[in-house]
Amino acid sequence: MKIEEKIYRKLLEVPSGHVTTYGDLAKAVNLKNGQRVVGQIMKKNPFPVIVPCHRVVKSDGTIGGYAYGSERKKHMLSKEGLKINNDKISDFKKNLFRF
DNA sequence: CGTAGGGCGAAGC
DNA sequence: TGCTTCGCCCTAC
Repeated sequence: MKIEEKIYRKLLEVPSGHVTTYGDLAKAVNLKNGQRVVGQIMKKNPFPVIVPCHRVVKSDGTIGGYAYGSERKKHMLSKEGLKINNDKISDFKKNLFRF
C-alpha cells in the first residue's frame, strides 16, 4: 500500500474538533521524519473533499499551510470547535488527536 | 533513472 | 523568543 493511502486512512480517523500534526501523522504511518512527505501528499491530495486535510497542523500548534489558503483552514477549524489565536490553536494539545 | 521540491521539524544563532 | 539553516523522506517531473 502506498504511503499516501496510509496517510489518508489515518487522517480519516481524526474526529471533528480534533487535530493532528504532520509529524505525528507521519509516525502513524511508520515514517520517522516524513513530515514533509505528509505535507506534500496533502497538497497533492486527490480526495480534497473526503480527506479533512485542514485537521493537520504543525507540531507547535500553528495552522501551517493549506492548498486552498490558510485562512480557509483556520475558519474551518474554528467552525469545528477549535479556538484559534492569530495563527495558532489555543488549546491545541487538548484537542490533539493521538492514534 | 536522477533531480528538485514540499501545507515540516528540530537545532542553532 | 523569533528567525534562519540544514536535514529528512517521498512523490512528481
